[in-house]
Amino acid sequence: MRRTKDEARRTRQRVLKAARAVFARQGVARTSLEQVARAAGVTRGAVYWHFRNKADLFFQMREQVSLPLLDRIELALSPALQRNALADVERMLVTLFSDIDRSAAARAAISIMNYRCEYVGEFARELRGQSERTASYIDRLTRAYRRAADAGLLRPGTRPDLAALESCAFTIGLLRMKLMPGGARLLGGRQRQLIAAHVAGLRARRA
Amino acid sequence: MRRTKDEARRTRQRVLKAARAVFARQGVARTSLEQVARAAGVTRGAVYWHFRNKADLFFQMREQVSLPLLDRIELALSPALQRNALADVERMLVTLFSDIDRSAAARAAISIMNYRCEYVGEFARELRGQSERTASYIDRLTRAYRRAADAGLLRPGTRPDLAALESCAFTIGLLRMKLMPGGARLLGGRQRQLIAAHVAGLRARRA
DNA sequence: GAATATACATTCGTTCGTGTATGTCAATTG
DNA sequence: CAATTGACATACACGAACGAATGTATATTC
Repeated sequence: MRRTKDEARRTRQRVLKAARAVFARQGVARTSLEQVARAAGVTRGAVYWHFRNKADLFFQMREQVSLPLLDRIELALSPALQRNALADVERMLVTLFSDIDRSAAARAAISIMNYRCEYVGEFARELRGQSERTASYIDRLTRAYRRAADAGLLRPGTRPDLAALESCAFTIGLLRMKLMPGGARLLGGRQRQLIAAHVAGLRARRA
Repeated sequence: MRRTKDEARRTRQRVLKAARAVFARQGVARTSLEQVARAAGVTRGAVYWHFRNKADLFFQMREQVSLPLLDRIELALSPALQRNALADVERMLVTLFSDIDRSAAARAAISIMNYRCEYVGEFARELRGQSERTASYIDRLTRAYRRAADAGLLRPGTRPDLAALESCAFTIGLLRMKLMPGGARLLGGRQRQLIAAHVAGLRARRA
């Protein structure tokens, strides 16, 4: 019973969604493609038709949710805005984390990448990708903080490169804390203030 | 050929060390106890004698390296010192990360816990433990920053609870960055300055 | 110095997951 | 409207890996 092109696209999406759910619950390694298939209402044959293997499925699952988020980060830090670099960084962080709060799919994917996945073997290249994206993130932040420094917005003595590294570590660490079991309780609704406090530590104090 | 009590203790250590190495290279899930045994120069029988299963081996492997580090953190943040809370935090972070730089075993274990392990099934309780340790770390930091605030060391308007959350996220994120492939390159020998910059963001500016 | 417990080594049966190969049937295509 | 191909389902072969069971020989214990 051959499906139409659009039906195929939808089954593919169903498999991706099922993979997110099952990976998040059982971990990537402990999940068989049979389980993903069952959760998607298809057989392993269908999964192997759309994806070469588990690693391929994993990559595409991640891209589906991470690409939009990364795009928004890049956009928010693009020099085009040029208004107030520090405020831009703060707004970027606030929207990033509230985007995540609003999207269960994003939370599941980030949780998988933080706690439910071993970056080994064919998954090692994913880690190299993360490394590159981190470097790029640091680069954007560095430029933003340099602009801030040029505009006299940065606290005197603050090195843009170090501030960028700090914000990067802050972002990664906050993500990891947030996705921990009980991580929401640790933050306790102070997410926005926390971000504000982080940026405040970089800001020049008005005389 | 029954071994003496001391020989048994040494084989146990060899298994723990081998587990660290193999877990770090292949990931926990993709490592069979047969591989650990071979790397330790024993058979699976020996491994199963000293440890109930893979999870048990994992927990004890982690404890062996994390307990000393956690002890030093706790000690460095204990109110007993009472000298300069901000300097205490900075010194604690510097020693923590230079301890890690000096210990290949610590790096391997932290790398495993960040990138080579899925916190699922019997490993889920490890994640709950991490959550508790994180909460405790935040608590220590909060107290330290409160003392700093009382001494007028904290930048005015800085809330100790938010500062503690920020330092916690910073620590977790920096650890994760550091253990990434090429993470050392990202930091580029600026580790100490980075920590100093982080604490500087919390410090009151002298008039 | 027998008895027992310790510290392993070896063997075994069973389960599980993967990748591929093959079957099937309907949408397209020319 | 035959031929082909796309989108799966089903079947098969293969190799782990686990846990338990059993074997064994030597330290300890009494």
